[in-house]
Amino acid sequence: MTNPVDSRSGKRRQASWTQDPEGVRRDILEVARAEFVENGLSGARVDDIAAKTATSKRMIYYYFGDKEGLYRAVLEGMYDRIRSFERSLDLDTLAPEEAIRRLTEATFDYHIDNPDFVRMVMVENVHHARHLRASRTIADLNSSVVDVTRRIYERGIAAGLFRPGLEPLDISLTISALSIYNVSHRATVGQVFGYDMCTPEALARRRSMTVAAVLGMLRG
Amino acid sequence: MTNPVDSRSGKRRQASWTQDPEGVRRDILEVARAEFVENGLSGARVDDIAAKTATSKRMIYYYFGDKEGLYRAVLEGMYDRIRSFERSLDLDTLAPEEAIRRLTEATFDYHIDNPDFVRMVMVENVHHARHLRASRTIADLNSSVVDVTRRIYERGIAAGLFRPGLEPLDISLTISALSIYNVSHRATVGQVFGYDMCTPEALARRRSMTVAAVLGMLRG
DNA sequence: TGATAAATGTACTAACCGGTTCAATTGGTC
DNA sequence: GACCAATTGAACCGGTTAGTACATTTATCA
Repeated sequence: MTNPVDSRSGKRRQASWTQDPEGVRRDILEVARAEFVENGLSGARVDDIAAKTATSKRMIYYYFGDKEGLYRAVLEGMYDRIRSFERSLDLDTLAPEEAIRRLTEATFDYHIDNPDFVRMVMVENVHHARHLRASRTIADLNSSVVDVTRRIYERGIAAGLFRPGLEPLDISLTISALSIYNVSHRATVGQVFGYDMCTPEALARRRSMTVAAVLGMLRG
Repeated sequence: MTNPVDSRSGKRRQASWTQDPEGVRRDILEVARAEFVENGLSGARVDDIAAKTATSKRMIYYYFGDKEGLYRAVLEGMYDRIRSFERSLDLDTLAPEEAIRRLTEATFDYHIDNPDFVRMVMVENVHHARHLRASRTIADLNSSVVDVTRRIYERGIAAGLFRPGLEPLDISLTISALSIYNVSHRATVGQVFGYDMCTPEALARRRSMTVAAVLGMLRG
């Protein structure tokens, strides 16, 4: 981390500093993530981000061009993370029903553990995914989860456990919907129903219900 | 609708106008809804809203106090609407499984038909439901759907069709999650998977899958 | 060691934007 | 028809905010 400002003696222009491009970049990205997640794109303030950084606003524009460039970088980082999570899934050796259960639970837990990602996706949806579209990371591996799901599903059909005729992508999206909701709508549900979906007890209940819903849908 | 501005002859101060408080209010609310839904709270511009109105910015502040007051009014209006939708449900005469099917389909369709509501709820969740909390309309009937769900569920248990032990609220939330997702995440899903969840065919598929998931969960 | 490129800090600005001031006009009421 | 409250218009303002100009320091490498 750079140490650019001599906290005492306002007179001294600045203490000497060591260059650390990667550190500065990371620092900015971490702060920016928190701010965008909390305030959205238009709600976040570049000056606030800069202030919470060990560096200055100048660096934000130096590395990321403009506010949207910074936002895009944060967004890409988050999608990179979930992609690597998806790649880490190894369910081909499990029985179909058990594999679906594990996939569902892992997805469910991932969203609970990464509320920042969920909120960022919400923000991006408000913007009609405009920045995702403008990002490089789209064409890349976009659907490893769908492949995982497809393989499990097909094994399940072959074993006579699942009914045929469903789209693997739709199955994935059902799991996603039920997992994301707990985080994305926690606030309004909490307010309207006086119910916190994210207490350990509520989560345990909702997790098993989610598995039941997905399996129930597959069994038809 | 007021007709405040004489489009020709910039010299003329203003043509005469007739008072229409309710009309002006409605006009502002409609424009504001579109703007907030499209740009979020911080993204929306009061000047833009005013420009698209038949009246002036002055009226916004006259009737709604400030930008957040206007936002709150829009939000409340939308919750009023969905509450009346919920009240219109009359499912107590149907067999439990058919009632759940109808409830699920009606909820599903409501969200498809009211994307503005879905987007507004998203925006409000980004703000941690702060404005919903600050609103009057909270303490009112907050859970008529949950009551509907509870009655169906209990009848289903009594008939030996549904497994016991579930929370009616959780059932409602499952239906809600699967219904909202199609609209709320349409953009990112479309971008990441190249899949539009809202084509008629996709919707038909997802609708029946949603019913299957909910019924599957209830049957256990 | 000296030249060049990369990285960083400071101070500034121009536009934007939520909100206000001041005054005028309307419509009901006695 | 005169008075008063409700309603509306036009111009304006001060703080905020994204973005920049310019100078300076650090690292690289021949």
